[in-house]
Amino acid sequence: MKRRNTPSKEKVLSILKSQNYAMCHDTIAEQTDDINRATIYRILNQFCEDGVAHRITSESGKQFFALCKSCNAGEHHHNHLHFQCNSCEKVECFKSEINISLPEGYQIENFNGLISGFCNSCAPN
Amino acid sequence: MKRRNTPSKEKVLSILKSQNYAMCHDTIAEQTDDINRATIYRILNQFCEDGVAHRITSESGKQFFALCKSCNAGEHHHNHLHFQCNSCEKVECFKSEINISLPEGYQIENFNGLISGFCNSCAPN
DNA sequence: AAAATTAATGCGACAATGTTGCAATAGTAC
DNA sequence: GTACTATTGCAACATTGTCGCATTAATTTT
Repeated sequence: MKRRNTPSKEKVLSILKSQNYAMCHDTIAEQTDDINRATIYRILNQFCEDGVAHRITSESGKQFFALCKSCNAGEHHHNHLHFQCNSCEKVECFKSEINISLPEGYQIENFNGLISGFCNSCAPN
Repeated sequence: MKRRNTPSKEKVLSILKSQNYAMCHDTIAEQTDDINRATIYRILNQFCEDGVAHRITSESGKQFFALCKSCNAGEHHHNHLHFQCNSCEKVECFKSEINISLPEGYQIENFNGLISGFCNSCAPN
């Protein structure tokens, strides 16, 4: 199935590009001119399939999406940590990658690492 | 608010104890004799508050619960990784703790690290 | 042991998030 | 321009978890 370029996809992509944070559906929707909910989700899922973005599941179970910055086509580096602030709820990517070693016989497909707490803007004192 | 001991709590606790895996609501419910859904969730949330169990959010956003084995009262060690098998969907705790270093001004409250892939029983070949 | 207090439960309704089927629309290749 | 089919919008649905409220029952007090 060959991808087609559409205004909706371009819009969602530009929104993802415009921020340095991982974004959830609502945040993206707010910045669009009424793109249907299902469509936004479908676009985001496509971006993940195509290696354009990656998905982070927050502690509450909500999905966030961020562009793959250090990924080349076919080669993905998703073993970095993410941080979600319990106050402003922003999700950001941390650069440092972590080393994952698995027991014998295990195969890794993906890693979702999320630290939650308070970001430097929201931390008390 | 002082906790009371009830048959439901004992049952849920014994179920958690009986398995070496983190469990989700459904799996627990299957093993009980009709404890209400809301009740099970409330019990599990209490266990987390009280430091008896910890919560793992799976990639799909579903919550899993496991007993805190290496936690003393008041002192919790939750910066270990979890693994969920994409085939059998079991969630297990890995022992090794990971080292988390945060940027200046950030405060950590919790860590949810989940590797997904195939466990040694389900890995192809 | 009975009464009083209030935590825990069951029920139903609800909220939030994400997905799917289907008909209509619109990219893309020719 | 036509044909092909990916994409969209809509509505309905699925799943997961929470909440209010009346009832039940664990624990404390008398």
